[in-house]
Amino acid sequence: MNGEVSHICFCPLEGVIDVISKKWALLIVNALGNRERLRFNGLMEELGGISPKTLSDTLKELQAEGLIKRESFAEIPPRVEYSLTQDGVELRKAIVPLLKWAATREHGNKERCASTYRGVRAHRIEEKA
Amino acid sequence: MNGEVSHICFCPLEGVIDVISKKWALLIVNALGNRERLRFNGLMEELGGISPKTLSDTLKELQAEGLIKRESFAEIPPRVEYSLTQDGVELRKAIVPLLKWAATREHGNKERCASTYRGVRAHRIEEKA
DNA sequence: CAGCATCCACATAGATACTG
DNA sequence: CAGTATCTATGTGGATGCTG
Repeated sequence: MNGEVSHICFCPLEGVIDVISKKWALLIVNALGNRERLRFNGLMEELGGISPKTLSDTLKELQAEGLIKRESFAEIPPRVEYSLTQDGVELRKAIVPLLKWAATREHGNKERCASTYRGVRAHRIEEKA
Repeated sequence: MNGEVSHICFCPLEGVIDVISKKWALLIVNALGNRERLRFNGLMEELGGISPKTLSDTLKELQAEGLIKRESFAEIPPRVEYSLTQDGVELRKAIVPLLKWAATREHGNKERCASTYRGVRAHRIEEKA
């Protein structure tokens, strides 16, 4: 490993982009990472402003990607809980550097951030050292 | 740092998502990271399949974000060279974990990857150990 | 060579209303 | 409660042709 050059194919990024480019996907992954398990309306609150359709769509895709797990309980009223799969947990870890990078360069974003997203919990990542 | 929980605001992700969600942005950042400096048509080849409009648009945004640098030389024929800024270099580093994560879970992607993107250099990241 | 202008196609996301 | 059904608005990317 001395000065060697390793090649990592960017191809998987195709799939990654499909996931992360969805505006809410990373937020959902993070929210589930922070709270362990959440229900549909719980996610709605946590995310602040997502429409049920968008949430529903995104959840299905994340599920199809194997990043989150859906557990439905046959109760009345119905209960469905979402949580991260191991893969999802790994993804959440993998985006931390990206977050940190982003955090170091907040130019004008700061204002918009504070005004629009203050208090939206899904925007915080909780990292256990 | 023993079991402490640090909070990182996801807000900057807003800006990040705007950048990385663009299908080609990360590929461009990576291509420039691999090759140091590239010209417009050089990028076209390196990226394999991008349209000049899309490349032009994306370059402008990356430039506006301060991730790449544009140098134009008053020659005939005209020459313009693009390279990463320090911030761009940092971004490239920050996405490596994401790449590695993606690389460990290539399910069906593998086929499509090989058939569609084999030989597209921008899909490889070159990492100096 | 390095783009810009224009038009078009598709995907994503929101609002709203309704259902098992 | 946990979604689905529509409809719409916007944005992102591609094709093609033209210009400094």
